[in-house]
Amino acid sequence: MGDLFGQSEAVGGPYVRVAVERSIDAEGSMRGLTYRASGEVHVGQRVEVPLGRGNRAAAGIVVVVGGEELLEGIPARKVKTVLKVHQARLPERLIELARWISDYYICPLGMTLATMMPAAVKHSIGVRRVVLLEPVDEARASEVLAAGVTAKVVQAWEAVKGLELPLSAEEIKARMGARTLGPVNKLAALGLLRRVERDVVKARTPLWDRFRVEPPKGPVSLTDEQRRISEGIAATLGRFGVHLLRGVTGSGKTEVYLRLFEEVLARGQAALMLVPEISLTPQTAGRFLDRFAGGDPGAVAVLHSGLTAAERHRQWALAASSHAKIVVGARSAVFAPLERVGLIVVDEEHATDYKQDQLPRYNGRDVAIKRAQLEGCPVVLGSATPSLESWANALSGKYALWELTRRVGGGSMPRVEIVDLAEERRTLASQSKLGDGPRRFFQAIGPRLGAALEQTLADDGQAILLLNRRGYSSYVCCPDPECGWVMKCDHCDSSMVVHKLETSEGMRGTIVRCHHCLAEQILPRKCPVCSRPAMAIGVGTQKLEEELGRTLARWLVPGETLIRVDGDTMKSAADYFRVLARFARGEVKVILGTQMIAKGLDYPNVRLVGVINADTGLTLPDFRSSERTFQLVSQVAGRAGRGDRPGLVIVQTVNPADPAIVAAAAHDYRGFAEEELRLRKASGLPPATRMARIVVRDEDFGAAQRRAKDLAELIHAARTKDVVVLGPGPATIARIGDYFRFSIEVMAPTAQELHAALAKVRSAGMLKSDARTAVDVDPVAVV
DNA sequence: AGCACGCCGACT
DNA sequence: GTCGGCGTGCTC
Repeated sequence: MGDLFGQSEAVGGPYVRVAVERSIDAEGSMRGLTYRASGEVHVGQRVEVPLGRGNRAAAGIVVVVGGEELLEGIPARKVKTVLKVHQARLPERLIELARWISDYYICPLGMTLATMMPAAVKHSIGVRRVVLLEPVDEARASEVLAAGVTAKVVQAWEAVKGLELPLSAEEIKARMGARTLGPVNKLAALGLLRRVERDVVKARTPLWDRFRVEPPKGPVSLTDEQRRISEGIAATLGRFGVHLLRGVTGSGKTEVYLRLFEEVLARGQAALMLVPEISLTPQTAGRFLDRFAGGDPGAVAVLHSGLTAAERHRQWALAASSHAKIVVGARSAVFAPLERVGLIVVDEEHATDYKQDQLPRYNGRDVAIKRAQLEGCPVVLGSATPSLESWANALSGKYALWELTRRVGGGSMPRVEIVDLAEERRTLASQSKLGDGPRRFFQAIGPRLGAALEQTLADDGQAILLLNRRGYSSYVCCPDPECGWVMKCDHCDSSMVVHKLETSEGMRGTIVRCHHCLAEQILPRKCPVCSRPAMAIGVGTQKLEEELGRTLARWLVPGETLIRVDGDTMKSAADYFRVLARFARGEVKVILGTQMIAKGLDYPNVRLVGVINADTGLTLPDFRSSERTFQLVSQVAGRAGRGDRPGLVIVQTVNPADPAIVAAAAHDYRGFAEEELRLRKASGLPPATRMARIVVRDEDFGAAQRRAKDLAELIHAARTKDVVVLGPGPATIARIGDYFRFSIEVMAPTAQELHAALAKVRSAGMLKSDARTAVDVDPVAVV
């Protein structure tokens, strides 16, 4: 595998700056702490250094290597010596990227660097040390040979000296055609073979391969649109530029990426592809392997959360050693230690999964753009429903815009029917009075969707049902609206959600659970205020599964089934991959699930998509709720009709006139975006402005409020005139886990002005993310 | 983040 | 008189 962790050219210099993996954030993020180097050290290498009065060992990354000039302004007696130099090393370009992230997202440099290197690499998990042998150089060899050796040794040497790279003794024996290890041992004893120690990463078959169900697919011919776009973007290889590729669902964006990657590889460069975690299916990984791995599975590295530590280490090492030419992975794969990156693709660029909700709170898409700028290569952002941020940049000409308007194979966009739930209910009520109405199957599925589902299954088709609510019922309340009691969490300002406890046997026992602090209680029987019997309201995925299971039993033959896909049933990537495999084989006829199922699924036999309740997201107090609803409905609708037969989408809603729902049903991205951008501009919200949100929390209400107020005043004082500081006010969920939360919003016309205000407060030591303060630059959701 | 230094309440 | 609460501030 060669040198796993980068080149080994010597870099001199007796001093280093080390960014320790702690939240030390003083004196700007540009430099770390200064230490005397012991032996050879390179920028990017992981080291251990003594820290604090107790000189306890702390891990860090070398960010500068240099001479005496690094001592400037530091009392000489304070400078200590590096304790230990690890093998693991980050490429220098990633150090540069970390500096940007640290600055932009307000996170200590050491902490940023720590997240760039997987824990498995830091701790060498799954690494085995092996002894290999390699031939010594000619000069050294002739010295030994001149001292007089037998003819057999000369013969063996001739056979061995042509071999390149270190190999095991066994391997050398085999290559030189010897029958025993004798000759190899003899050469080693004479000093003609030199011992080399190497780390070998143990690995088992990667997850995406273990669940692979489809036969490999070769290249397909491109449509005119695909060809024009791939050629257009390919012409820009070698220089930085952002390209927004808007392609309707099923229009073959992936094939465009694959063509571009072929170009990049032909230029001797490497490529990086980011996908939202959940859409990195065996299907996706398989396509890349089929096209680029050939006989060498190591040519494509795949990084996602379902890997074991050893496998993650191996995939990382494949990139670091330049063995892998393509890396496909989720958010953190943007840090893949590739050299000579020629192209970065961010698929489903609008996905909020790209935003990390812990420090550093970076957005993988935006980091990808920054990395492309540092690498001097193009970056392609792909989506059927681009984020309004990216769309605005495309409209203004900052990004190049490319559009795929037609589905490949001439397939049409699925027909989308909006079903007005209120109207349906009225009709049902009047018909049941007459006694001849259609049988009402479900609480959550109306007659129209019920009939379509029955028809689809009778026709041997498959269906996907989206219900963006986990659990059994949404909340518990008093049946008397006059009373108005709703069961709240004791520790949070949010309702308790009803869940059935699940065993392998099925659902049994009912509890209520808080989705924020995970506290559980028994389901109350009575309203504690007026003693009326308590009522559970709203349908979650569990209840829908229960209801559907009963009815579907009549429509499905034995061996066929319904499966629920949500955060409660899918505990690991393996669970999810198993479901996809069963769906692909046709054993699973209906998938019902949360937004997990909205992306990436591409199965030709899906003829019906049902959106159980398109309104779940619309009521959220987030200025992006309309955009999110449009994206979700459009994305899930795109799962239908990918085969030869047309697809049908039924969207149930109580807001049939809502612009997001109407536009999604009409497949009208441009129309939706135009109107939504106008509204955002009018209210001074992103993407018309740039935003940062700061949440301050404390167990004491007054303390939280006071600290938030002080902070808001500091930012207000540091701002330039067009920057607006809103708040503090109670956060959307004003209390979580007994902590009171206040939020401050900072809005600026440009990222520069936003950053300037925050950086000023930060460098005064008054702004840092800690246990009580969360700074979120470019937030994607209210929390 | 740790971890020490430091200044106010209940104990040997 | 001391042990120890966790507030504050530093780490080359």
